Amino acid sequence: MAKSIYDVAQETGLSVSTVSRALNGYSDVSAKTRARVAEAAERLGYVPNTSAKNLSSKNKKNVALLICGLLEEAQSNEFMMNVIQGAYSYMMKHEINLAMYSIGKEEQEKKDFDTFCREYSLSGAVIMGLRITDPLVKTLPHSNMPCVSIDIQLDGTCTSAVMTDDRKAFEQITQYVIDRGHRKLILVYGRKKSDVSIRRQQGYLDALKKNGIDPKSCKIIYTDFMEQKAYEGTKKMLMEYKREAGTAFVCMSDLTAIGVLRAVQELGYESPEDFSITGYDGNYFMKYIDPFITRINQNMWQKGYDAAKLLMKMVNDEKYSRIHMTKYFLEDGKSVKQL
Amino acid sequence: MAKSIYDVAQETGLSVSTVSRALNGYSDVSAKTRARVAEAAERLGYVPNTSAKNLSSKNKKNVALLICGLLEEAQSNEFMMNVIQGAYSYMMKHEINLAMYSIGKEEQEKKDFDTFCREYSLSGAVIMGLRITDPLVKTLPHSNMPCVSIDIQLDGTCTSAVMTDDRKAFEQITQYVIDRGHRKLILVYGRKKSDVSIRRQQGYLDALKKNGIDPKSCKIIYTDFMEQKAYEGTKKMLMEYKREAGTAFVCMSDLTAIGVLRAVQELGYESPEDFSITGYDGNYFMKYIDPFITRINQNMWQKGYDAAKLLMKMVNDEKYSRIHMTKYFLEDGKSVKQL
DNA sequence: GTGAAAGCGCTAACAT
DNA sequence: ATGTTAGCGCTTTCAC
Repeated sequence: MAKSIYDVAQETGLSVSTVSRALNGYSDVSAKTRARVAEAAERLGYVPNTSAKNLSSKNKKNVALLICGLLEEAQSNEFMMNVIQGAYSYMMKHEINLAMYSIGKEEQEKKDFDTFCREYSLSGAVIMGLRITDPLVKTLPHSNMPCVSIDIQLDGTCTSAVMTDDRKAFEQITQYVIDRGHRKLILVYGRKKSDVSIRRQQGYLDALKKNGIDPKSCKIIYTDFMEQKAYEGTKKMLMEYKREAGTAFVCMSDLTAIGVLRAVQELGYESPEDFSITGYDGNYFMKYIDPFITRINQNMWQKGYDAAKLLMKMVNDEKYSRIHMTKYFLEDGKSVKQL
Repeated sequence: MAKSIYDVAQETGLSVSTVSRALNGYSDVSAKTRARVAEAAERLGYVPNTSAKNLSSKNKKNVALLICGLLEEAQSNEFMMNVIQGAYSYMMKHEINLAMYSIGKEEQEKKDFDTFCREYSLSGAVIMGLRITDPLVKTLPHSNMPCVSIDIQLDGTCTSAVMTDDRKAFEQITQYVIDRGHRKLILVYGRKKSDVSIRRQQGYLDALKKNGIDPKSCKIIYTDFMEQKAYEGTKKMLMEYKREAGTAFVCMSDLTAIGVLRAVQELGYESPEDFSITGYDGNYFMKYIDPFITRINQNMWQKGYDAAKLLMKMVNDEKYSRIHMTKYFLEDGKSVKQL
């Protein structure tokens, strides 16, 4: 049967409050009592009721991971899972229980972040999958609950963000390509007005500039971060310009890199022999693609980990707002030829 | 500020209990009152506190998705994510809130399923990622809380399972290969003692038997469901037997199919020209592999959906125990040659 | 059809 | 160092 704290009190002959204090590690409990309580609780198989705890306590420390757009976009699954694993790794290490909730657009419209936290007795949350167009983005700045968003920057006094320094990262990979003798590049762009695309392009331009390459001499293919558009764009470009198109495709995502590769191969070329290709993201399955495509790995796992860490800092120490850049890394592959 | 049911009562001039009944759709509330309460609640931005609800109510209907082994085995991520999405799809459609919790081995040892449910005020859960060696497997049969496990069959009066009919599925894909003229097959086995491997092999043998093929004339490569072992095994076999090894590799997973393909190609052969290959699972990224490998798609999304549906049936209607076989399907690819 | 009041299991003053 | 007591926000008898 269900054992409550009352049963433990009975068993030990102590009062409920003493048992509570003993169980929660308060200092004003004698070692002997603490041990006795622990023993009895263990023996009885007592487990505290989370709801009751939440209800009575003001400084609850429940935290959650909110997933927006869970049911949309199948291709971002791997990202989400990596973030989830990273976040859990931190929380488990620190013995913090992390709940996960999916929150759709309709739900976001009905309640703001504070309300959501109140509903689930949360003292803060990591939010992932949030898009700039989501209703939550509007209410979050006025929130009073600690919140860490992944890959999106929000206003607010206690809303932090964990992101990638896309500009620097993209400059680095562009420089990597240039270092190998390429000067006629083809930028495979992401979604046209997306923030990350713009930041990555800036990095791209930074690299060109530093190396005295005229951006006008380099072509651009616009995509939606996915494979198909990159495939079509590349095919069209190569059919028109052949080798004159450039020597290296610098892509804003791993998926577009795959699209480029497929187009290149279908037209009878080889990579990296005829065209070099670089990716961006860190999708796991890319290791099954031959050649392994050199890329920036955004390190989503680490983002989850960093976000969890940051959240706990905000929950425990102080409410503050900051932007954290997670370390990315360049993965060396076989897809860039030394000219 | 945080609005409680008390505020709504004040606002409407009604009592707390009436408001509660109105909000929860009880029949003994006049339509007028109900509307008045709804309006006030909406206007005040009232959101019920989940913890308080759980604490006071006996027939709570919280359900959760428990994830075992979340931090292990990176390759099963995609499966998990698909199950998650499927389960959420059902729950959202029926406006049921689904929480997710990760539960590691240590936690499983500390508390049994019933205790876990009590701790989180759950009235049932879907469990995924559970291995036959996990501590939970021992305690689950004695549980009194509805539980649906994915891909693993448990004893118990209210523990159901959602699985794939591996035997039939594997027979089907084997038959598919045989139908295209192959009679000298190579079975690429999964983990040696795993249940699913055994079931799939049975299906394989069923097909051989029905077609009068002597199993002894067909070779086997043992793996761990992953790429590397399949790659090595295939390479060794092809170097020794060349084309005499067989004409088609029938694999127990998509990843092993990739390993086989890589070995085949590295030795200067082509698929499906020289060797046919089939997969099993339904990993999304396989669509980036050329040729697209014909396979059984386990339909993990559907498993999640079915599990959620089954759980709600168990929670609402009656406690019972059953095994549900989710529909799989054969995905036609380009990797099997007509001989 | 509605209200009063007793809890659900726990924490947190406040006493002692 | 331990006990007493008053809630946390809600549901649910039981009256009326």
